[in-house]
Amino acid sequence: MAKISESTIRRLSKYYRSLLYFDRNGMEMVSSKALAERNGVTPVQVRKDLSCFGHFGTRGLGYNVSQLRREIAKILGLHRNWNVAIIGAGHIGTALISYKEFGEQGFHIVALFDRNPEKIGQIRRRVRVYDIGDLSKIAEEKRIEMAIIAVPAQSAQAVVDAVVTSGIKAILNFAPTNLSVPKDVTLRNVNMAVELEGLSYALVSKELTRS
Amino acid sequence: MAKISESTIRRLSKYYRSLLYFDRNGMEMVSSKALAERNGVTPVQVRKDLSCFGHFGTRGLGYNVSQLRREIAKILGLHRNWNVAIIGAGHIGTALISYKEFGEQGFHIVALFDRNPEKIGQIRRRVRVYDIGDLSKIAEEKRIEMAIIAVPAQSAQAVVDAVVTSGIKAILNFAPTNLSVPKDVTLRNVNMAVELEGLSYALVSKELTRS
DNA sequence: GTCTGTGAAGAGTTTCACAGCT
DNA sequence: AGCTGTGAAACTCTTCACAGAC
Repeated sequence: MAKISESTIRRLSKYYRSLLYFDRNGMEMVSSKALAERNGVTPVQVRKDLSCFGHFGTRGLGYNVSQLRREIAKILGLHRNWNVAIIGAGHIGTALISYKEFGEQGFHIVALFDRNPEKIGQIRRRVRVYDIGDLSKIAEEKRIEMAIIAVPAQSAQAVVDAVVTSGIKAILNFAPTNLSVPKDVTLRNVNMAVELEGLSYALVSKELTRS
Repeated sequence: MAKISESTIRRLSKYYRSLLYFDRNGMEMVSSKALAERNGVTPVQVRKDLSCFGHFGTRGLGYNVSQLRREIAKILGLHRNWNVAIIGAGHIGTALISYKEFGEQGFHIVALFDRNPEKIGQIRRRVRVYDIGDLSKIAEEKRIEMAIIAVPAQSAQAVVDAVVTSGIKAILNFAPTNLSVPKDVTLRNVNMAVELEGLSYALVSKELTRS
């Protein structure tokens, strides 16, 4: 099978969300055109993306909504549950516990970690805060397979090293800094400052072109 | 000037952050190689990115740290302050108020908006919650130029329409859904569920190739 | 020798055009 | 007719190779 690009996977996630919506609304079949419109891409993009993984449609008719939903779930690993740890019991880390979309897609936040002794042992929205030093032990006990890093930039690399040592192979980083991980570990970054700066660039560059 | 890609702008934001760090550590000159290593890209990528906007370096010596930092700040619009509104006073919206990186880069959260009457009038971390119905009025009064959408997916399009009506031209969307805006409005999306699903895909596809 | 800046080549991604099934 | 699936073309982005400045 050819190499799949990250953009394809990103789009599959979005198609998946659309299919959940179509399914809830009782739609039975859906065309690449309808999926495309709902996601701001072209129909051929949708078909190309899906064709990386098989032949899911019927010519002349389109795709069966609930069947395609299940296929994409299997591709993305959403047919099962995942135990996730959040490292950093600050504002962002705590807010993410109650992010509904996570739970609905089978991502269960089973532990929070922090190094602040005052926070350790507390319960935040039903989740216990553990000592970051106990990460390896708890990760094994609770079969944690993913970690979300929500600590300040300056401590992020140390934290990510501890996560890697604990055997976790998938990391979502919210700290605004570049992190290095061994290549058998998958790292994704969400950098909110970068996004806002992209907006300010758009605003100032529009001003320039207008004058 | 040639069209600048979004990836170039993203990387510029990251270089900017590295330059802040180098500057604080008293470094005077920096090479494209050093900037590249800190950001996980190649030196030639750094030079290409910078060359879109001018000749900032000196051959044989590299770039002057504080001068390049100022140049990038000007390009990205970080030489001035921006007033930002957060729409949705839920967990995520509230957590973002105290995200340090925003304030440090000149993004000031000046208002929260919600439609829940119980929340309206409250103060959350020094920021007042306003009625979403008063968006246009407050946006003008407080000269708000950017909005962060932190509401559930099903209300996001209605909210974004109100934001557009109020004259705001830059929107950062945290709701896990595709939004449409007129083309003079810049929209960026942060979809945390998509990122986590990318991780689960990586984990399941690794398992498959191993077996 | 060191390091920047850049046209040209290469790699990767998206779109086009159309064959093929219902 | 309507819609999927796909090789080929077009386009975009990254890397190479090297000229030019210190």
